[in-house]
This record gives sequence, C-alpha cells and structure tokens, in this order.
Amino acid sequence: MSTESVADASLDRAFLALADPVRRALIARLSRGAATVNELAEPFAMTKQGVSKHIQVLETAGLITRSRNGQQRPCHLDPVALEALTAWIDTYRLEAESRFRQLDALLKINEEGDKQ
Amino acid sequence: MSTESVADASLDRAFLALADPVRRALIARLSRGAATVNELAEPFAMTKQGVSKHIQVLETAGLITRSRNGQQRPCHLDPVALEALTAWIDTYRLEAESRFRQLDALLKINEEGDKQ
DNA sequence: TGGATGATCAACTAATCAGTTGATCAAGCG
DNA sequence: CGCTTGATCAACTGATTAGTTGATCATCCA
Repeated sequence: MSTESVADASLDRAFLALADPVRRALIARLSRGAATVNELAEPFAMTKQGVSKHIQVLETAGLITRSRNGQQRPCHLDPVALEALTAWIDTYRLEAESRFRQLDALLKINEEGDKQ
Repeated sequence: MSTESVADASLDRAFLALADPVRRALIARLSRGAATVNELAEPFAMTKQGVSKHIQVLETAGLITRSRNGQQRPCHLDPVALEALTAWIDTYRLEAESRFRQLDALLKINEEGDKQ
C-alpha cells in the first residue's frame, strides 16, 4: 500500500470540506443541478460572503467547479472528486470487513471444536 | 430527501476525523487489525499523548472502538461507520452522475438534430 | 507493597477556521 | 457614462484544533 494515499493533502481539503453541515447542504443542493452563489446562499441565515467562503473551500477541495455565464459564476458538483473519497474509504472499509469475516469464521471453527 | 442527512453532527465529527493525514494513517493501520496506542504511536514523530488525542477524535467520531486487554486498550476499526460515510457521499455523487448522463444525452440529441 | 508500564488528564501555545463588516471588481443596462 | 447586480477581497474577532509538557490513573508483576 502506498503511503501517499493517506498523506495526500488533497484528501485533507476534501474531507475537511465535508466536515461542515453548510457545505454538505451546498453539495446536496448542487447534486440537483448547477446554481449561483446567490441561489445557494438564499436558504441560509448567513451573509453571501460567508457562503462564498464555503464555496471557495469546496472549490479548493476540488469537489465543485465554476463556470461563467455573464455576471454569474455557477457552481457544479464534481462526481469524480466524490468518487475518489469513497474509493479511499472503501479501501480500508473492505479490508476491515474482510478481517472481520475471517475472525468470525475462526471463532465458528473453534466453537465446533469445543463441541467435540 | 431529509435535511438531517446534511445537518447530522456525527457526520461533522466523522469527516473531520478523516481530514488529517495522521488519523488516516491510523485508520489504514487499523484496517489490517487491532492495535494498541503504543503500537499505533510508534511510526509517528509525535508524542504518545498526541497520538492518543487523535485516537480519541476517531473514537468520538465513531470510526473506531476500544476494547480492554489487561493494561492495554486496543483500537478496532468500525467498517459500519465507514460505510455510513460512503453512503452519504454516494447519495449525492450518484444523483450528480445521473444528471450528467441526462445532460450528455440531451446534447447528443441536439447534435443529431443539427445534422438534419 | 512498591515499582514499572500502558494510557489518559490538564493546562498551555501556536495555528487554523467560521463568520462578520466594509470596500472593491466586473458585467449588464438605462 | 452612471447605476445596479453578482461576486470576491481584505481585515478583524471568537472559537476550535494540533501539539507539547507534566502530572495522574490503572494494571501488571517481582
């Protein structure tokens, strides 16, 4: 296993970006389609600057991209970036699950042995 | 879609726990089997107290559990907690991917129309 | 009992983060 | 050109985080 996969600073930014309910709500909204800062800011009891900062965090983390439409700069969710995160988690989740299954099997064998 | 799924404070803690290379390395190590604080601390240029704090963050986030073996308190990775995170991400990733496919199909139809 | 070991608690510092206000930039419109 | 609107930049405050040192707790063992 490469050490990079845990020391990668882009994972720092991506997971940190998800560690905030406002940013998760932004992602949930963007999964239903692109939106501008004003549209994204509307549901929140927060200034537009505040939301803009959150969006910058998401963009720096690579989770969203921006386009240009006149004055507006719509945000788009990037599914590929999200997949990189699930891929990281699954690497270790599946390894741990595999271990658990082996352990269960081992315990079962010992139980059978005890009966005899 | 429930609003809780983005405002859940346990997701805050879990994603924040992953937003640190030391803690990700601990998870990578624990995916290969349980380990004590001393064992986990060994590879790091950090005090044991520092590593112990990271472990507490992981435990509070629900990503690991502790058991008791005499003096030792081994850490175990919890695959179920990891799966909750991939499940959250996948909800929005799949939705966004589905949108992208629809958009691609739409563009393709317009291209065909232009030819005629 | 008394010492060694695994691990945590408490207090402190330096750095980072969330949110605000006020100013600024850039594009559209009369 | 002037004015409005979408969005960002800059500076600042309060809260949280990462890491340290020193002390304490709990368990094992001679």
